[in-house]
Amino acid sequence: MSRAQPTTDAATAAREEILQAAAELFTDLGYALTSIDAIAERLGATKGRVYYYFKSKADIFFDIQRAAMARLMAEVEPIARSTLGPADKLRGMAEAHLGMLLADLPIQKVSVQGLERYLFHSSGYRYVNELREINQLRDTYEQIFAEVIDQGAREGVFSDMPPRLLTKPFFGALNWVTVWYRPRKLQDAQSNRMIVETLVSFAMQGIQKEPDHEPKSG
Amino acid sequence: MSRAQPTTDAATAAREEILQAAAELFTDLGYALTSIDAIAERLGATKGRVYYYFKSKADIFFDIQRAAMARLMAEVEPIARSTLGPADKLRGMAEAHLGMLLADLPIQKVSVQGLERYLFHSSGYRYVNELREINQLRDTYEQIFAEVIDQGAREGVFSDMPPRLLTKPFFGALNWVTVWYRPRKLQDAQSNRMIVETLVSFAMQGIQKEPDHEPKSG
DNA sequence: AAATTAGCATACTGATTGGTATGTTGATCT
DNA sequence: AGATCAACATACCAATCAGTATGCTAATTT
Repeated sequence: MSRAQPTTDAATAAREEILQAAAELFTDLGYALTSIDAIAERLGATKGRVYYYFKSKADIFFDIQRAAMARLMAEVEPIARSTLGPADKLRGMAEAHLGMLLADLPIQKVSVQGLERYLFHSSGYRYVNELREINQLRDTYEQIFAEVIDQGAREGVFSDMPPRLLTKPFFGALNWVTVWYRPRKLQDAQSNRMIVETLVSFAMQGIQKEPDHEPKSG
Repeated sequence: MSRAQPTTDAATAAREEILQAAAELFTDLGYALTSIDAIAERLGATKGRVYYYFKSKADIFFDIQRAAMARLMAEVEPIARSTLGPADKLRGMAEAHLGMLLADLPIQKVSVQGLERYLFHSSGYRYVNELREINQLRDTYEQIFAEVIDQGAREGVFSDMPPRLLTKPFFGALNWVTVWYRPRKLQDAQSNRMIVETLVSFAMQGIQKEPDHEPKSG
């Protein structure tokens, strides 16, 4: 089998450990400034280990994206499939989404911000397929939210602006957490609950139908 | 005067041109992957020109940040000083803020996303002062919004969550535009108005006081 | 117990790039 | 009209780093 993707549990765990370390460095330094040597050093190892499990730096990057999207999807899709009404369903999805961002911050941070352009423009068209794959995943994920928003709009509880446009500030209010949030040593559980509560409430309010300013009559 | 910052109009224009080109490349490639040669090439020049006006790549980066914050502040502060009520004032500030993001996209994009960490962690403590300066500017700017939100909360029209926390999804809904927006060749004026309208309305609704779910009585 | 191989470490290379040192030239001053 | 200098261009260097080639060792297989 030469040296394709290893499939044993041990190999999967080893890959996961590398992805985690790489994600932390990517979020601190950015993709370009993160050297393979630095990733290896964080694991107490050397380049040899990294290149044994991944064939290139870009390969690591794209695997982080796939992992991030897969985890989000696994949490959110079941809620989207449920029989809840649009408002409760969307709230549940938002809580799951934001909860995953905070629980898996380094990897989600790499994924959620638009870092792909680095590779896209810099290395010409070498990674076109991978970029399209990731964009496809993200698009599908966003579409799940857009459909719930659309249904809510048709039922008259959500704003009737184009659903695809409404997903932008909706995700913005939530995803922006990856820009400003810094994990503290203590007091995380409670303050995280408050963050989730505040951001999700904000996003849900934002998407609500605008009340008439002057209700002239019934 | 050796070679400190030039102060003539021509020199200011030359610096501005470099900042613009650098900002466009930074947003496409990221800081690390943008070479000084590439910046110069975009201007039809060579390194010599760039290093005549800026002493280092980091110097360019920080000047972009200063310019971005100065322009936002110039648009928003007059509105904050006006005598409008909290709701109208905040809406005006949001429109001015978002309008400036779209009008000055490359430079604002570099500023608004959290790209500072690249330099901070990578180059040790060499740019601590500049980073503190930029963080200070951003903090002051955010504080202007927080005060309006606080006033609105005291008057009972805005949510009574901590104002500093509320600014996060508020800016998130607006600033996220720098992540997803791609300028088109045509049809910009009208679609931009719709974007501003949708995002600002979303943000304003999000910050509103939650209506009681079951209004028991009058 | 000999052979093989998985799981790394070590050594090396070519390409890129930030920064500097040194030209070059047209304009301005004297 | 010579001197000066602003505004660049050119040439060069030292450091960094992705990727490769090879070496080593403990486990597993035979």
